[in-house]
Amino acid sequence: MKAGDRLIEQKLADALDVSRAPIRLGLKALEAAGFARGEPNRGFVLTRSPGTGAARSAIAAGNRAEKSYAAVAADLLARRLPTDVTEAELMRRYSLSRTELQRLLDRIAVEGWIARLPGYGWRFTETVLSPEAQAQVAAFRAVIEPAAIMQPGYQLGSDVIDRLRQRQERILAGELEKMTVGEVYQFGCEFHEEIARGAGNPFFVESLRRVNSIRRLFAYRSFADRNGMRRHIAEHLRLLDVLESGRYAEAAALMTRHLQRPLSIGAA
Amino acid sequence: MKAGDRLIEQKLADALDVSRAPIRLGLKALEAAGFARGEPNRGFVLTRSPGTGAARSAIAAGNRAEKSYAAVAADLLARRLPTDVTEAELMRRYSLSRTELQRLLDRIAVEGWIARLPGYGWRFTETVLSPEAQAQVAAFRAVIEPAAIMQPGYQLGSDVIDRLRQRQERILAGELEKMTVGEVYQFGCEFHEEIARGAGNPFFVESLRRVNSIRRLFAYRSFADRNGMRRHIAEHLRLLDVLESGRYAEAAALMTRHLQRPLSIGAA
DNA sequence: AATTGTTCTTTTATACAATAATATACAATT
DNA sequence: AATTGTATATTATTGTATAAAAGAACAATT
Repeated sequence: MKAGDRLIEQKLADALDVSRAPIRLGLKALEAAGFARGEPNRGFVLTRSPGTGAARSAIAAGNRAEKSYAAVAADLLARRLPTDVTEAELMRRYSLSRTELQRLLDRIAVEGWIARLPGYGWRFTETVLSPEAQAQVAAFRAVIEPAAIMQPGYQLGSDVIDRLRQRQERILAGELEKMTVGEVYQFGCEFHEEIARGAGNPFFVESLRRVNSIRRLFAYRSFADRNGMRRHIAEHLRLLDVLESGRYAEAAALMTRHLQRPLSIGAA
Repeated sequence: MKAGDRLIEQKLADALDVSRAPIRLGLKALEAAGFARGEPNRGFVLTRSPGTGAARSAIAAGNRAEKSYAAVAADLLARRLPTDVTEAELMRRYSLSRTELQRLLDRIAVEGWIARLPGYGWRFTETVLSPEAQAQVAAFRAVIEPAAIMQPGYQLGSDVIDRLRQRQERILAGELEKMTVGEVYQFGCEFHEEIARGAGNPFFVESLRRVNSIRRLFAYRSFADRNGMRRHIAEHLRLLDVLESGRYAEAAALMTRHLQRPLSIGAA
């Protein structure tokens, strides 16, 4: 979206899977923060283009849930948390209400690195803590991603290819310098998940998402290797070319090689 | 375990990841139900061999959580539930307390067939409802399972092989007739998960478990093909032989073929 | 030394009222 | 016709008191 676009309540509500009520509050908040302007009976209009640093940091701030998630991840990886924890402990430690904590635990449970014990408490999976975790994720991806491309009926719409290509090129053109490690990581995941989606089999995409959310844990304490990044993106673009021409076997081989030369994200 | 075995509280507690308190209650319940006998200061002793029909059905009964899980699964597959549901609706419909419902939803969310909406309510994944779901699970397994066997360093302990072989042979020898569809399904899943575990990479096992819990949904409305079952188990035994001799490439090929000839479980 | 019995503490569940957040329906405006 | 404004209903969260379940420590028994 860009400055000047109208912000239509129902459209936003549908896109975000909520009703108009919270959208309305959001629009008012945007106006208060200076990102939109509203007139009576005529709705709101975006005043600043999003994606600017200011907009991003305004959004990133004040996100309690994301903060406590990051805190738990950091504490776990730094071995400041025992493998078994009770909800009461966590509520005290991170100053969360029961509901907030439940949502946090639910999220982590879905991502697969914590599970409920039969009695009181939860246990973090060894998976994440083991030093081999990163290599195991890599091995898993090396199986899943090329296999997805080799599925009979694999197809990636030209609109998807165009969108992916544009984004990669934009990043290469200069946005890279402005991006945070988290954003770089995020775009990388989305790229690969989108490729996997072409198999038309949600189980490939979901298993990939799952390991990606584990990888993100490590990314929380990582740096970005901006040079390797350029080579990485160049490989993405090449992959898109080959996929576009329908040479799937070649694309799968390319993907295999691509995954063997990992970025230094998550290297701590 | 068999009749006459002592039931040692701490051992049971450790095995089940709870403290002695609930174990103690369980033992008293077993005694009340006639499965164990206890003497003061000397603990409890098993009186009947488990695995008998009576023991099994006694356990299966009265499991509220399992029942509501099955009810939701059935209602969903029969299209008696809308894709979007609120917690309040579900609490009323299945007569569950908030906590009971939360546990149920958490479980389903981890299995991957429901997800929280950003506002009020939850949405069932299309994944499960689509008619292609079963074929997609099969395609996914056909990738994951042979790939697991082909992982460098794949190894299946001889103790594991022996245990798996014994169980398969016992089933073939006669237990098959006594087993419920659910049990047949369960043993099948455990066999395959155990094979995948040999790769030493938990992501293979977990992704397999995930799709297996989706398959189980369909199993709730399925019949068992006892004849196909014999062929199926024979293939399992053959696979174990090849794995034992370390011919992993051959084993992977065997697994691929095995997965191409599915049992009629889940055929509705 | 291992195990059971007992007591005490902590944690979680339940119930219920109050409040906040979200959804829904429909009138008003463009 | 599409969109916004507004009122109302429904849903979920919070807070608090109480009960139940589970965990932990230690004495008693085998």
